[in-house]
Amino acid sequence: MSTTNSLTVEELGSAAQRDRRKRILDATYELASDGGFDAVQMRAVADRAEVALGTLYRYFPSKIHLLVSALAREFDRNEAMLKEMGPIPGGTAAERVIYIMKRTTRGLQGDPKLTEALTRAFMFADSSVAAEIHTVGMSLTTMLTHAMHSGQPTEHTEPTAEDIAIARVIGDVWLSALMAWVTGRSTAAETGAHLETAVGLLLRD
Amino acid sequence: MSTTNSLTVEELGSAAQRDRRKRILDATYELASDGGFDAVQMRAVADRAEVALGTLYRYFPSKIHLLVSALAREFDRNEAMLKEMGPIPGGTAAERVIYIMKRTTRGLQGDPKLTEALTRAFMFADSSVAAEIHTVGMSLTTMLTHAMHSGQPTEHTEPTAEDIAIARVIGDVWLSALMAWVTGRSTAAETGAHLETAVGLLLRD
DNA sequence: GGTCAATCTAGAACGTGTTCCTATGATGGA
DNA sequence: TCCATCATAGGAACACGTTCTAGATTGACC
Repeated sequence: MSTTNSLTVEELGSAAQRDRRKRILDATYELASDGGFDAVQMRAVADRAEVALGTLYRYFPSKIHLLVSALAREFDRNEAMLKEMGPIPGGTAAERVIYIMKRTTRGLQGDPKLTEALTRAFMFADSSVAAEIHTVGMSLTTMLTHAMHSGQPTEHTEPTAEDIAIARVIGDVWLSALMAWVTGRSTAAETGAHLETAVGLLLRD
Repeated sequence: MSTTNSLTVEELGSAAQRDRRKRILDATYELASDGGFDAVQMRAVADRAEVALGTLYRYFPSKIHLLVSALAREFDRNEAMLKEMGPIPGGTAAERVIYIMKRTTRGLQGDPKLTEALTRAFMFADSSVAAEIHTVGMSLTTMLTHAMHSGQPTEHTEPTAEDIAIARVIGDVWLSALMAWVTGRSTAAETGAHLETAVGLLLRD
């Protein structure tokens, strides 16, 4: 269980295992991006990743785990990108938060099928996926509190309890709005407007 | 398509059809209450309701429709109960809203499996269930705006756009919190606390 | 009562997530 | 080098949502 590697933080395991894991997540990503939740069929993922079905299940114990893990990877990448971006534009916390949300939302809406697949999985997850879900939640909260203080004197202080509470509420609204959009119950414009209203209500400086 | 009936507003159809519909929803309710989402198996529902599988699908085109319809019926009943209850206790809008939310949440948490089944279905619904979802959403929004104004001079005026926006945000938070609770990712206490915080942030009179 | 259309029953059949089994490698220790 | 262990491939098998088919039943209208 350890030969010449342990380079990345990603996951433990041999290079071959890390490679399989990556191939599986890539295949998931492609299928989801192509045809959404329904197109991510376990046999299809296994085929495309060139692993056996049993191996796929050994790496990810369910379709939901698989998709939520893919989502977590996306969030990680998104977070890394944001870090490189420097200070977030906007004169008030509300403006900066809205900027970030719109940016992220636009990214998601640019790949609707993928977003549908990931959001669905997120919503359907049970406690066995709690760890992955928590990762995503923390990622989102961090992103939001960061936006609130970005470029401010308070930038490098810990977010207050109220900051975190507000971030969580915004996260909830965002998830609901995304859900409504993904399921075709509201348009992209409505989603954006609702989000903006919510941020306005919560962050009246 | 009309002999001696058309008594209730419930649904169109003969008495036998209304009866079947009720038996199906009752069976759904019982199975959900017993074993949650997974226990609501279409064959089991059909058996318990004493209808054929094909008939079940004729009444409800999918498991999700079935569960969301059951949820809508519960919300109707809840709304009727609230109407009979008279003015909602609490000196501020926030207090009244929290009162209502806690009351409803407590009701749901008293039957965790049922709540799990209904919430899951709600989250998994796509646009083909939009109508039912919209019903539930309106029901919730109405309940909340009503609570905000209950016993106030403004009681019988239309809720403002801001009222509705706030109600929607609270609804979003509630759904997320319920989701987290249902999937075992947070406790009942945490759910309540988060909700209370959110209401406090949104309704600082 | 007789007829027709709609509805219902019973159950087979199909698709996809999940589990399980066996044979075949890969790996690491003696 | 040889052995013990464990991961993988390949694919059958199973569970449950959904669809489909064939025949019985019902109810409206003559």
